[in-house]
Amino acid sequence: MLDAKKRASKAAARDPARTRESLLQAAFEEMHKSGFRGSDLETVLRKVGVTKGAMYHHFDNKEALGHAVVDEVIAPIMREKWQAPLRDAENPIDALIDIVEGTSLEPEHVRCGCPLNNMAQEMSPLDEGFRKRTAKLFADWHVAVATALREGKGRGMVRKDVDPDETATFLIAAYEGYISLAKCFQSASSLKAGGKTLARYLESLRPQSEDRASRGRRAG
Amino acid sequence: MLDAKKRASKAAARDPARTRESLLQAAFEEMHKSGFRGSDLETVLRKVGVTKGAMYHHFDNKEALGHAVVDEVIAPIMREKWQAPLRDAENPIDALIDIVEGTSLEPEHVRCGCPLNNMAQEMSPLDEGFRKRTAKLFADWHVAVATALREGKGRGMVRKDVDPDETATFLIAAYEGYISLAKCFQSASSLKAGGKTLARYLESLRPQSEDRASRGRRAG
DNA sequence: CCGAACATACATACTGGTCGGTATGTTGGA
DNA sequence: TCCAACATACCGACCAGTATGTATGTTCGG
Repeated sequence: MLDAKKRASKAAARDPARTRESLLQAAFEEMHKSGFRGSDLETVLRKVGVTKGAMYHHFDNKEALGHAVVDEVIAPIMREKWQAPLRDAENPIDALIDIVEGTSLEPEHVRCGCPLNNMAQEMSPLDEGFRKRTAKLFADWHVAVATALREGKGRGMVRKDVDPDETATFLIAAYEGYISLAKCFQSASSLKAGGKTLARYLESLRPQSEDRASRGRRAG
Repeated sequence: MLDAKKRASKAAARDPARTRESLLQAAFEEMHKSGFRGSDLETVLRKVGVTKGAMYHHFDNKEALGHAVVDEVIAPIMREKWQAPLRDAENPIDALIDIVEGTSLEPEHVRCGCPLNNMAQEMSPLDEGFRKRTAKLFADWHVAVATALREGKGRGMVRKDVDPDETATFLIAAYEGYISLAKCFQSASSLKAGGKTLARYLESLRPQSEDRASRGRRAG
């Protein structure tokens, strides 16, 4: 009875959790396209179909909404794309190649770039709240990659001379750099080429890769 | 007589070229710190010591000022830091290492990041004028690095199996990525570490690097 | 050589749109 | 019946852009 009433009455009768989630998602998309300062709250509200009363009920102000977007939208995206596959994978190099080459090449995504890096670059110098949050996400990302490489070394799937921390930072930096360049050039093909370059770099981290390729074998 | 009069009369009596240059420089600094949209024109004017009449005499609007900043301030910075040393150098790897490790570690610079990348990331999705200009600067940068590597190969200073275009893009992407991370972390030391990683990568592009390091020498 | 006429190079004061934020009213549900 | 969960209407600051005034060089006829 109650369920039926809820379903039948209107589209969504008083579902605050859902309202909040819709606001976050719409705000994320707006901020991803136009940046934090460039995003218009009324555009967000129109997309969701609520008014300012709703949004200022759930969030103190625009800044708080932005912080929540980082914490509750961008962070899960990163965890889903990087942390989860790396945790489940036995071979980190295979997983990393899959992730890197699995990066979306859709024009919209290429045009907009990486939401985490966008937010970090725009807001880090201006708002300490944004800076700390985005820095935390970068740090978590780094830990995930470095840990996977370290454990992969233990399983003999990564060269012994690889420094997990340094390599993780290198990978993240290059990956973000490629996305940034592709965003500016509006070029999916250049992003794809960058992914392939990174994949080759990752291949070079496997044990005995160069021996197998050119000459015999030798222990180092 | 004329010169003396000009010098003696006031601080700066009607020097439009100088006024324009001052506006560009101040606008660059503002935009470097606060981004294009975050920068306040009146702050720029206060810094220069002129009023809106002056600025709207030299520039049609804020957008035109921004475009001029890219063309006449950022472009020369890039040329001075990358193109010029690479053109003069005999060994591109030496030059590239010098450039990368010569990147400023001053807190202000670390905080603000790369002016070219900042502008590109903020404005590329929003303004085609900015996008084309910044893309051109990235392209010129790429050409400079790739050309230097190609010619270095001809002189036997770069490994034969190095792809100049791919390597140039890789270097630029990783370099910008490190600067972006350092900006978010507000960490000069991490930027320095990134520079060292890149320097080691560049060392690996020299012919017979691994032979020289571990054992004797051998032609290959 | 001179000064009227004109263009350049600014200064001052104001406008207007945008947009974040608020004050207040209304409705639904436990 | 009380409070959360919204809607509506409005405010006000910020800031790019404009309208207009003014002073400084420059040109050119006499």
